Amino acid sequence: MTDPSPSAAPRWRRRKTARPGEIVAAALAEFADKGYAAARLEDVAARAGVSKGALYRYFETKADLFRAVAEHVASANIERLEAAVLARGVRFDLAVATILGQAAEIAEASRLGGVAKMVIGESRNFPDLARVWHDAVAARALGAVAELVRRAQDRGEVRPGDPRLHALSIMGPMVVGLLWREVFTPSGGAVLDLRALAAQHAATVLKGLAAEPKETA
Amino acid sequence: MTDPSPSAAPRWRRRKTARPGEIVAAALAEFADKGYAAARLEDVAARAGVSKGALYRYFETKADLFRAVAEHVASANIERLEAAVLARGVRFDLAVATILGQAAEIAEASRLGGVAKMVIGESRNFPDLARVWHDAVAARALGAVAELVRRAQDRGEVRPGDPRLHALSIMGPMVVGLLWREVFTPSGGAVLDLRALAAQHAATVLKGLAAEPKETA
Amino acid sequence: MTDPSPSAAPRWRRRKTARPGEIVAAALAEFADKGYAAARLEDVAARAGVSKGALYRYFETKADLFRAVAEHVASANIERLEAAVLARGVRFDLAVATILGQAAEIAEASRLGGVAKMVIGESRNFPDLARVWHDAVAARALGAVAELVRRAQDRGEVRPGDPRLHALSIMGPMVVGLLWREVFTPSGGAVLDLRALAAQHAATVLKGLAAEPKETA
Amino acid sequence: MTDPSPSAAPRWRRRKTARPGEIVAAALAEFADKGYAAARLEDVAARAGVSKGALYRYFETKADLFRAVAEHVASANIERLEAAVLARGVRFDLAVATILGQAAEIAEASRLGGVAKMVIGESRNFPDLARVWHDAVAARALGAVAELVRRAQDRGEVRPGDPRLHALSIMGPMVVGLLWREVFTPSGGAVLDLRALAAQHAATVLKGLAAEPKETA
DNA sequence: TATGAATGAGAATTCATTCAT
DNA sequence: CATGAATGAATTCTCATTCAT
Repeated sequence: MTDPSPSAAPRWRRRKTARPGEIVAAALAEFADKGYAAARLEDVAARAGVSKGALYRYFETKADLFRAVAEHVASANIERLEAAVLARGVRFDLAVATILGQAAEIAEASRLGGVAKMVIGESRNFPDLARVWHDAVAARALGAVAELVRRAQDRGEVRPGDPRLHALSIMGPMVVGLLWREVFTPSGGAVLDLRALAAQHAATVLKGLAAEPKETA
Repeated sequence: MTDPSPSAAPRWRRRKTARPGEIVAAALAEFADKGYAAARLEDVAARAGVSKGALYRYFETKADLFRAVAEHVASANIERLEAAVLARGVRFDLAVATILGQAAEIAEASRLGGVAKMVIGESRNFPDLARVWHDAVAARALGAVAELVRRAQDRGEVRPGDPRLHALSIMGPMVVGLLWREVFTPSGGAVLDLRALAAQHAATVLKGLAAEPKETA
Repeated sequence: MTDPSPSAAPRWRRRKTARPGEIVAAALAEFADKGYAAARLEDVAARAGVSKGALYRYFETKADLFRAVAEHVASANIERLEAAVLARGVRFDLAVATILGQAAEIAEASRLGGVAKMVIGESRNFPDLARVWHDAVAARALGAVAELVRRAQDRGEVRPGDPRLHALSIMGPMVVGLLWREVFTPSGGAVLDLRALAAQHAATVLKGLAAEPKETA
Repeated sequence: MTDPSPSAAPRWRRRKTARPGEIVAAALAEFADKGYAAARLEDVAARAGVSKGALYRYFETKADLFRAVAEHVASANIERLEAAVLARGVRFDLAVATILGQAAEIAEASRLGGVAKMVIGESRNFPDLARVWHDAVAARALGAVAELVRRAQDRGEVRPGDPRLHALSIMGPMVVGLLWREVFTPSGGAVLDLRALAAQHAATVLKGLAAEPKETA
């Protein structure tokens, strides 16, 4: 009880600026791990190194914290993908190969998969969050790739067809790979080499989408 | 209150044998809707037209019921897909087109998407269940398609490459489409025409996988 | 743990009909004692001899239970007072003496004082409850006495003046006495003899309200 | 962040000496509004224009602040009433009329009603406070009026009877009116004209208490 | 055997109080 | 000395599970 040592660690430290980020990071880990409902705020707090009560200084409710996490991750990884996709003057085949490779990287480096998993699982309970992820992540990424396809079609490099569906042909396997790693591999399921998938699928889909060389001839 | 009349209508009349199936169906609907944690057994019971206590005659715990649901759906739809895939003598291009079309149908007719969503969301909390879905659904379906690819490769119809990854190129976009409809469309997200996706993607991926023309020459 | 004795008391007993009343009684005691906010539902449950959870089968929230208590007490004691007041043909002075005596009795026999105390304290937090008590208890009782006054005025037995205010002259001291006993006496304040107050005040107020015998003369 | 300028405006400028009073006033408003338990110290601080921590410089605990409020109001209004009551040589009927009129005024001008409400509601949880209000307000005011009655009885102007109970006959209706305005009127209950009540009740009770005419003869 | 009342462990949330800054 | 971030005990409410009827 009595601690005369002057160097004793203070019971807590005030870190108003740093805290929200630390809490979101801790919550991300917990939510991705256990899912929304099974995650205990007490564990989030412990992981963030704060008390339960401190959470409520920054986030009004558990649902709010969940939203903050999902939105944080949504915005964190989408922009560079979009930028890469829309850089003008890039050749279609190079762009696609780059995007798929980058997706593989992101999947391995970030918690995108974990959050995607949790957004999928809770989409009915958090329709607003599903909407945010639709607008800020899924539809946006898909739209960017579709735009890339459309331009290539204009240049006669890609076969006709709905650009959005073509974009799904391009991105779909990577998304499934991302989820596979998240869902099946941790419980002993098959391991998936996302970079190999990116490379092999890029070759396949680029060949599949290429305009007929001399169809008219 | 007491009704001594021997011809009084019985308080219940359901055939005992039908019960488990009705309960699983009701639970499927609840779980797919709310997720595992948010689903209330009381609501499952009400939806099944059964008392809360009766649930426990057929399933020991909520987790057991969840497992039963996931396993039921896992086995329900996989077999005909597998059969179609492995029927000998079928041409590769026809088989792929059929499989993708069938996947679109299944997605629209069954609750497969809802259950997939729920399995994805709870994979960390139910590793055994993730394993079952891996073995009975994901790896099995993927393996069947990969086997198809392998045979086509043997016949020189398909380019070299890891058959498993080729299978992901084939199936990936359909899976993503399935989840998209489940996750985003209900909350106002873009609508996806799975049949159109199946058709367009089949054309793309078949062209992309086809062996080089010269090879045959 | 193992209790082979067949006469062992069951862990609980199902008493659907009796329970709500028992719970309301227990809650009345707790609320009157501690006030709304300081009353713990756990204590209410313990006093009622049930578990915390059982409370929620009958009352959705703590506030609901509070309302049920207040309404129960409101309706329990008001009717016989009103009946006594409005019985036709009763002489004004007898009626007033009876009412005041009865008020003293009710105050001593019922928990009316405790509930009144709690309604007063929580009127801002439960405006609907204040309205119920206004309509069902205060305004109703006051109105009944005012009606009595009005009839007596019509017969020329009572001086002119707002019957409602006359009713306050009649009832006010008893209400204050009721609260006094509830608020001050338990913590060592002066003891108040409500029956003596009823008797002495009846004499005073009846004399005060009596019409001038021969003013015109 | 750091502002080295020596002429920078101080972050606070309130005179230290005014603080306790401002805090008590703010707390009075909050407690009277929400009741003891529902009042948040954070809101009290905000209303007083002070930080939460500053509260603790002046009051050790929430309960202490509550006591300070109740005692402050207790002493604020009682003295002039008492003075008016005990001024020698005043005629009984004039004194009573004055007191009742003054009570009506006080009720309208001060927060006495709000505090009374709050003392009533918390009397069980703060027995010491109930005692203070008993001693400093209720018993003292009642005693003063009783003393007035006693003197008038000595002069033969008032009928015999317990002076304390007579005092209740005099003051009771005003107290009830005070509470009525506090409890029922804000939530849509009937409006009460306290001045009219004071006037009409004064007439009634004075007539009721007057010694028998023959007695003087 | 079916029912649903009762249980009780568990989790979110609140807020008086403390104390680093 | 003032501030308000942080603490953590306390309380309401939920719901899977049990078991008297």
